[in-house]
Amino acid sequence: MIATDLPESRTGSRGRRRSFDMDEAVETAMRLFHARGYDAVGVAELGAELGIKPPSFYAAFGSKAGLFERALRRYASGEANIFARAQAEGGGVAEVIERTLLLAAQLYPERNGVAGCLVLDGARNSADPEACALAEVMRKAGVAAIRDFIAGEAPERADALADFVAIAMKGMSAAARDGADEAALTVVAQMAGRAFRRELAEG
Amino acid sequence: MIATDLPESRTGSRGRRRSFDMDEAVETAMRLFHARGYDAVGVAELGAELGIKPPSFYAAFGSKAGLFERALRRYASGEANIFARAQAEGGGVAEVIERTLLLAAQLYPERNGVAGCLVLDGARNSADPEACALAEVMRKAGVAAIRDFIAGEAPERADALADFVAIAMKGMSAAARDGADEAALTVVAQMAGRAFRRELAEG
DNA sequence: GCAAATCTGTAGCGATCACTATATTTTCTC
DNA sequence: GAGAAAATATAGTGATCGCTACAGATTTGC
Repeated sequence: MIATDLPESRTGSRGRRRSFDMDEAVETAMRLFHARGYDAVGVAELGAELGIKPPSFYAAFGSKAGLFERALRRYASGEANIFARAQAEGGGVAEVIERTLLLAAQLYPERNGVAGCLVLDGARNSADPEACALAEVMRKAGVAAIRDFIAGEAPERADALADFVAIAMKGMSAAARDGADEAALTVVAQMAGRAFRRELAEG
Repeated sequence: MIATDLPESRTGSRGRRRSFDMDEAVETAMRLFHARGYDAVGVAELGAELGIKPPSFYAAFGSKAGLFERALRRYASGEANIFARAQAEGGGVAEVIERTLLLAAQLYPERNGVAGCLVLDGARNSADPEACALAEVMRKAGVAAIRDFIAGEAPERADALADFVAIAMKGMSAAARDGADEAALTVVAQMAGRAFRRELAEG
């Protein structure tokens, strides 16, 4: 989705140097999109926060959706990828899923105006089909990773169990964006984790 | 929030008759807001769907947010108030909550472009503080009703249990808006219902 | 009939939306 | 230094946003 002739694929070394740090810019945009959602953050505001004018913005990112895609990728490759973090600590399916949900309960509550999950809620209700599609791809990739992992122990029911985990995370993300604190989310994470463990064992 | 000098408080009978049906207009607006969210539906589109021009729109509803409030009220007073419907059938707390969640699993999946809960997700990520506040009031009222009902059997843990129910419903609404079907939502509703019942009994 | 009251259509308000045409500045290769 | 390449600033594009001034149409009370 990122055009191949954008800055990161720079071949020649000639030309004026960029006056701002693209990583910092993506980080800032990620925070803004996360806090208020894709549509509610305008290019004018992004430019002001980044300290750049529109032509620099479009030369660097191609479009608002292009910057959103970079923000999504940055988000998913960092600490927000709670399933990867839970999986890295090892253990069986139930243990990893319980750990994932508890990590969500820690990560999702509001901090500095940011709450919930950017991938799950960043493009929610957006009028821009491109932003919605970008978020959907990331969502589906995340659920697919969880499903494949669950399939190692319960191949027949992996789809339904992964759907359950996804819905629990969507609920926690939405609740966090509505103001839920870590205590409330932890209760849900524990209850959902136990429900998952029982469903996995009993099926 | 509805100004007292709006049409429903008409005292005199003089003046030109309204050329459209306000109930139908609110119903149409409700459907549009529900399908795409508050910000994604513009006044121009509402006017076109309703077959009225801006001055008629503002004379009747005061503002876009005024129409949204009417849509929310209409929504909450109809079949979408699944907790009231579940409660009306009687039974204990666990039974009513389980029924509520199953009703959500039936109601939330996409039908004619509409999915999830208007109150929970209609103003999600909206840039309009008024729309957000209106939805928040309705959300809190719904959770309060559930909490008060649960308090009849578990006064100490009513808050946490009601939070759990709210988060489950938010997850189901968000998932439905992402395309989840009744089967997926029913699995979650059953698991969440069982988790709720156990938590209620064991606490 | 006439005035008050109410709604409707025409037309357009200022603000913001994402985005861009153009020219200038900077930096490299040669 | 010449020329190519890339990023910049100035300024503004058309479209859409929610909303409104104004005059005409319609219906009532008197």
